Amino acid sequence: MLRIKKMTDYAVLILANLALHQSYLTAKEISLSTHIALPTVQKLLKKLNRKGLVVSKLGVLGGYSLHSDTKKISVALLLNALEGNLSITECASHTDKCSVQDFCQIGNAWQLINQKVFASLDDLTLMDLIKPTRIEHFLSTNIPINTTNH
Amino acid sequence: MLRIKKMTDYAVLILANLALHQSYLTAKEISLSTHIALPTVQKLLKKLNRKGLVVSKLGVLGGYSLHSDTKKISVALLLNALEGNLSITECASHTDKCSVQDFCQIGNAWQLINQKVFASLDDLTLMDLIKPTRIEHFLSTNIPINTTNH
DNA sequence: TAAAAGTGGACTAAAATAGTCCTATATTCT
DNA sequence: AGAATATAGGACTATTTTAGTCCACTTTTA
Repeated sequence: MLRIKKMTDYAVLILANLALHQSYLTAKEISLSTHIALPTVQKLLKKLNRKGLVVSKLGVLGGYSLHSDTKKISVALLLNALEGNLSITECASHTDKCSVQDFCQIGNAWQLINQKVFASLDDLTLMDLIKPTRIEHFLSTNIPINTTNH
Repeated sequence: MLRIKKMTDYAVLILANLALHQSYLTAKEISLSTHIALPTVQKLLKKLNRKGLVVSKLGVLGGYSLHSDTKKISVALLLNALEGNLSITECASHTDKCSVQDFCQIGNAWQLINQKVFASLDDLTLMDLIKPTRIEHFLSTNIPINTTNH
């Protein structure tokens, strides 16, 4: 379906939540404000921490906050970190190997499509996601907001 | 994973096979030349027929051939026909309803990303997929090959 | 009327995804 | 010291989606 995982969607909501606060937030607080079940929030925050997208503080008064670089990360890299291997087909991936590859009449077409999709996702940052009106303007005018990712 | 279904990948291979022949091909013939298992080929051809992408002829000497319009269809519409609802998240879809939508801080961001991805897939036709070198040229120069889809 | 094709749809198996839970460790406060 | 409150790691199960097969039926041709 060309659809990202529900968990990735949730993770972005969690990141958005953190981005809108300076202080550390606990998993419980994030669960309450996002309405995502607590165990799921906990699981995702652990993953986000391992990926270096958030920083954590243990113990009482602990919690999570956004890593300073995370606001500037491109959506392409973000999705790649959360979902791994962002390729539209097996054969467009460098790691996988397609079973009918040797008889394929499509050749590298998927890989090229993949590049197009990736490029369009590489134009946006996490913060762009949180400010939808700016993206809207971007899309209607085709003038990139951020030039830092190229 | 932002990945299309294996079945969709197969379906495109089948369409490519048909596109490279004028005459009717049977499911068995297509199975042999694509190395996709016969029952799977049969299933996919039935679907392609229902979607109007191929035409079928019953009985002995029957088979399938490409519908005349299919070569010109955009990859976006093709994927949409094969996978249904081509939206990157639930909330970017018109038909689905997200469970945390009312508390969402991302707003229409996914929908706008969806438009970008869709637009990039709408620039290519089925025939472009079968001629990868032309797409390669397209991508490196950013000059669209086909202007008929806009 | 037999053979070879497609048609429709049920059915099962496999894989991916979602979601929960348990145990351990770190930090703070009293 | 010890209770309370966090995160950390990871096992585990359930659910959903996807892949793949099969069977009974219809159409067409020789």
